[in-house]
Order: sequence, then structure tokens, then C-alpha cells
Amino acid sequence: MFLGEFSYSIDEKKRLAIPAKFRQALGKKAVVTRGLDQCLFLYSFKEWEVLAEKLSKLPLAQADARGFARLMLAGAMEADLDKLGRILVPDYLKEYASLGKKTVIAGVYNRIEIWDEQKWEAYKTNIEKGMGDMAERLKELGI
Amino acid sequence: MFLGEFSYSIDEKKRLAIPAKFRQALGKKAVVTRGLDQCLFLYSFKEWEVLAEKLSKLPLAQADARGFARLMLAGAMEADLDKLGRILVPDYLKEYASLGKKTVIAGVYNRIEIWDEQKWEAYKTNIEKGMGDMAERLKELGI
DNA sequence: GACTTTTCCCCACATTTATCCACAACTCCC
DNA sequence: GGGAGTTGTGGATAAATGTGGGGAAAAGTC
Repeated sequence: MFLGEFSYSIDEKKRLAIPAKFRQALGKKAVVTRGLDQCLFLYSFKEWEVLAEKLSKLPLAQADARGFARLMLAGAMEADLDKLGRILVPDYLKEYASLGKKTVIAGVYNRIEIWDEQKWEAYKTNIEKGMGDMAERLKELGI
Repeated sequence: MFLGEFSYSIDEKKRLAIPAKFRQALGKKAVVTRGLDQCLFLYSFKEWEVLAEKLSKLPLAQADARGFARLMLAGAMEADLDKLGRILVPDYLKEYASLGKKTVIAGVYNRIEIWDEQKWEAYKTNIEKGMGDMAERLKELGI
């Protein structure tokens, strides 16, 4: 299980270090892909395989399902860790998440999220503001 | 598994480089054909054989299924990779996908898609727009 | 048959990518 | 607190890759 919030920087060669704590659980082979709210998701290859399998089985005949699978699969990219535990972030994903130099890496249960630092701060304050209302909903969920 | 999004250019001899990452899985013998949404599909010969078999078994009675099968089978063309990993894109397929110089090659699980760059960008933003309920679908898939 | 056009195989070159290593900051342990 | 190991960052060098042409062989045209 991935937990915690770390800040790292992407160098000019698009390399991004993964927190040492996550490396063992990730393994050497990992996959980055488009995530929700303009961040990137990072999965271990095993986790990803399960997902990709499901995506590939979506009906090809339906235009919207086709588009969805296409974006998720084409958006993904193998991101193997080098000797020092870094991955390479492809240009199009860097752009998608509007990643600058400073990034935040957050562990969220079975996946790792990669955020631009500013976007992360903005998102956090935004969510924190709505935290009061959320408590109500959590109660409904029995938390 | 083919993953990722790459941009390449077709030269004036209709040659198109295939991403190095895909070459091994593709093999030397490949097949290009008309795809859905005005892009081209590129399969390894083995995958193509399986697909062609399925297409040939589509119910002959249904007009749309028949049309689809016809489009894909008649549009297919062997596209062997040369020494440097490039294929030749026939004129009629270039025209079908309205390929300009700049093209995008996308890996979508068991196939590779070839898009005109502009068409690809347009398609992507279009899908993303209609993806407000993306989170819902992801949840269904257990992402 | 002569000529033009197309297709295919060869190579050159600039750029990108991958691999390796260096160094400073930090942590942990004795 | 000092030393050994780890970790984050940056850079150097070597290999691989993308792109563009040249020219021989094949195909088509008049």
C-alpha cells in the first residue's frame, strides 16, 4: 500500500525520482498513465495488466467506449525504473498534467499519483474548503 | 502490449517510422488497414490472421457488419518493416486517414493506430470533453 | 525498345535516448 | 558524533533512433 506525500523535481531530461519507500512495491516495471483531475497515475505493471485487460474488452462497436479505452491505453506508457529509482515522463504526459519542475508524488492506496506542485496545492486547498460538507457524506458511508 | 503515444512524420516517399518499442512485438511482417474513426490500424501478421478469421465469420445478412468486414479486409495491405523499422503507407490509406506529414502513432493494447496529428488532437479533446463521467466508468472497472 | 516513373535497398548524419558515474545532503547505527 | 550507507540531483559519454537522400532494380508508358 502506497502512503504519504513527497516532493521531487523533474530534471531537464524528464527524469523523476520515485520515493524510495515505493520502489520495492512498484517493482522495476511500472506504467504511467493519464489520471483524473490532471494528475498522472503510476501503477505496478501487474496492477496495470489487470486494468488494461478490462479496457481491451470494452465493446469496439460503441463509439464512446472505444474512445475511452483508446485514450486510457494510448495515454499509458511503460516507465521502467532505472538503477537509481527514476522514471522517464514522456512529453505528452508532462503536458497533460502540466508538470513543471517541482512535482508532488502522493501514495493513494494501490496507486501513486504525480502532480504539479502548484496544481496539488490548489487542489488541496480547494478540497479542504469543502471538507465540512464532505463530513456529512462520509457519515452516510458509515465512516 | 502496445502502449503510448508517439509522433512521427511521413516523408515524401510515404515512409513512416514505427516506434522502436513496438518493433519487436510487431515482427517484420505487419498489416495496415482501414480503422475506425478515420485512423489506420496496424497489426502484427499473427494478430491479423486471427482478426481476419473473425471478420470473415461475421453474419453476412447484416448490412453494417458486412460493410465493416469488407472495409477492413479489402483495405488491408502487407506493410513489412524495412531495416530501419519503417513501413510504406499506400496512397489510398493515406487518403482515407487524411494523413499529412505529421502523424501520431498510438499503441492500443493489441493494435497500433496511425493518426493524422491534427485529427488526433481534435479527437482527443472531443473525447475528453464528453468524459465528465469518466470517474464513474473508472470505478466500474475498479481503477 | 527507349524512356519515365515508382519501388526498394543502401547509407549518412544530427538528435535523442540510455547507461554510467560523481557529488552533496541526509539518515541510521553503533 | 563520526562513519557507512542511502538518497536526490546533475552531468558525461556511448549507443540507438528518426529523418532525409542517392542510386539500382522493377514496373509501367508511349
